[in-house]
Amino acid sequence: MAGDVQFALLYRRLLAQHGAQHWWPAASRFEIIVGALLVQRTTWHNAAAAVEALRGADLLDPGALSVASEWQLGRLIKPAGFHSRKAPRLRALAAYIDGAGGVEGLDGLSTSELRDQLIALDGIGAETADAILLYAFERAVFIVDAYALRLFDRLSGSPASLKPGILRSTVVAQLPGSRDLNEFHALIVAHGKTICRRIPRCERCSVQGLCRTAADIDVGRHPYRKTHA
DNA sequence: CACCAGGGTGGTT
DNA sequence: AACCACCATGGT
Repeated sequence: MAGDVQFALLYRRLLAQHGAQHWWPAASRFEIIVGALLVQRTTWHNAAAAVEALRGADLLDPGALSVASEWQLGRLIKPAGFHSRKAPRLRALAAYIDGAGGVEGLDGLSTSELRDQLIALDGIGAETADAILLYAFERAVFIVDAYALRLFDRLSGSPASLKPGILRSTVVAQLPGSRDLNEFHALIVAHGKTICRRIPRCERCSVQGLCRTAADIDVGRHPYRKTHA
């Protein structure tokens, strides 16, 4: 079972260790959605630059964005990378929202309905859909990303139980509020940046008071020690 | 030059 | 439902 990790406790430790992250930095719900697509496989720094470029062109609006040329979009969002793919996907996403009468037009949908509709769009998978649900619609969902899987894997004694489907339900059951889930995911990302992806166990992979610490770390066995000297 | 970033898709088990 | 290989770019 995934009960190996107590998510509510982990959440409190991460909060104490890193402080509130105040996600999602954006001026509107639509901007959050746009950012969620643009940040795929990129740093927030680069995605934010693309969002600002769109703002400068007055395109942070479903209607305007849905009729912008693919060429213009590609040029504007270039800093976010993968622009040849993201441009048409971004426009289709804007068209979907515009067709619903704006972001508010989707508020009436149930979380699972909205999730299905988002995932049906090209370029939006489970992660981006959940990010949109959580940060633009304040729905109580847990985002299973690489950071979460890696962190949980290192905290849990039985990695085999850490499956996406199980986690999505288990974490929400232990931490039901969208407010906390918002902060939890942001903290996991923040913590993820401080740990290392290749060394199975290093001191920074730990969470204060909740995990294996320096005592059972055998850095010498690991072939890579790039991130930590 | 290598590696990474707030993944997605399509095809398999 | 989970896993896999492959894909696509800018930054450091």
